[in-house]
Amino acid sequence: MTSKELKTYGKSDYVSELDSSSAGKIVTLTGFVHRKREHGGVIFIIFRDPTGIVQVAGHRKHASQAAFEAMQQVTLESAIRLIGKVQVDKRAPTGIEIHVTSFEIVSLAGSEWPLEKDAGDAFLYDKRHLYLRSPSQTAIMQIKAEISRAAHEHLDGEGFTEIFPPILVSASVEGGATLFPLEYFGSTAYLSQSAQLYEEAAICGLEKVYLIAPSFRAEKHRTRRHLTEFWHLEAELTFATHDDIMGVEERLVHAICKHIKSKCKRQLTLLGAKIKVPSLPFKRITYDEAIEIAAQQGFKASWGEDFGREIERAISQQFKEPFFIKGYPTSARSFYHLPDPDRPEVTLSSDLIAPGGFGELTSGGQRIHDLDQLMERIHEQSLDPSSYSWYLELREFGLPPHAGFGMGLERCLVWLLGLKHIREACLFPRTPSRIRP
RNA sequence: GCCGGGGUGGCUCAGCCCGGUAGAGCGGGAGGCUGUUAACCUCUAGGUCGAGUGUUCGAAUCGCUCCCCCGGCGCCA
Repeated sequence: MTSKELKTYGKSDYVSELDSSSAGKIVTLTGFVHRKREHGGVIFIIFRDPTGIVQVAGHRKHASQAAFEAMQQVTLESAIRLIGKVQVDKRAPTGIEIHVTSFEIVSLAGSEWPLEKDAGDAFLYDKRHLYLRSPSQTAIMQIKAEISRAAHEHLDGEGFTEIFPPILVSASVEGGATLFPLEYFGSTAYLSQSAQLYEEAAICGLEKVYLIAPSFRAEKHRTRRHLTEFWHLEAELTFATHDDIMGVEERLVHAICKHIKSKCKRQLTLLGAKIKVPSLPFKRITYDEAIEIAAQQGFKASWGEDFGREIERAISQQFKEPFFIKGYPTSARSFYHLPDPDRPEVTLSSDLIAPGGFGELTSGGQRIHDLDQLMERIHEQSLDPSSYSWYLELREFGLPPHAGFGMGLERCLVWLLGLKHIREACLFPRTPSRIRP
């Protein structure tokens, strides 16, 4: 039978559903040739679908001639459909084996599948469109989807409303240097680097909002933590303080960890990742205390500046669970952060730091809701008020105290799974040196 | 932008210091094999050594210029 004759693929089974209790069952599988080992009279094919791999055995004397010949002919990564009987066999890699009765090549792959065992990272990402098929990359994408699902379920449960912000914007959140410009009917528009300003507009109607949307940063970073395009989980709520938003953040991170740990066991095992669900509430230390911790590790941080990477890592290494550093100096934060009324040189803001040297996971805080105070900060930072006209107008019409945060979805994945590089967390990563495939 | 590492068959690399005209493993092709575990055995094809330029009888190898890639930092999620 060829695929042209098929009325339906009649798919009924997935690899992950097969175990020793399936012995004797006739299954129909669709997927790909992951490995092939040919021995003359017997051929082993490692079959792969989205849920795992299983060995398929074809014997010249037992399988039909058509099935055996198709197995001889098939190449690595060809798409196949097969019917066979499940058998328990200790010699098979997963302890289970399918003895073929029907083997159909749905789409024959060329003989030179380029991804070999010793392929380097650069090559794998040049071939990302093919590399994505591999079990590890499939598992990462499945977990990424579950992080999104966990976030939706958790935030919906806390009464947040999902919003869908613009990606094409006219001004930046904090400056201009890190925006990607584009031609927009004779004027210049930019790709959004954060939806925060739009969230602040949305909360007066919706009270609690969140989004998962792409953000763009035109910064030539050469590190394993940076992308030029990433998926940004941002939330904002009104009638709320800095303490309220830290509560939202820690409950969310806790919920994500719990969800992934229970829903993604197979993927975590495959990736060799273990998730420790952190206990609530997370520790909160002040910026000043963080400086002291750095000093104990032999690092001198000068007050008023954000921590450098080395110092942040040293501080993070002193913790076993995520923790907040709060009270960052006003001089080190963006113009919209609310200065502490009792101590204006620091802001009511915080970063959530992942432990063990990982570093920043989220950044958030309470925003300035008073117009005069915001204008003052805009002038202090030499920004142009006309760029923020609608954002300022929000403050003229009853904007309550409010707070929010942002988290990079890919960074969350890197932390949870212990990935070596943030590009592993992306379907098609975008970095300064990579825009294709 | 700054600091460091690197560009040699399809892939991963050796050769470069001490110049003599390119090699391995994997992958590909052909053949063999009834229990493999990214199988094994035999045969085989495949490279203007990142680009330009200089020195030299001779450059993958030495000098200069440039390009690209990788890691780190500044900054950030």
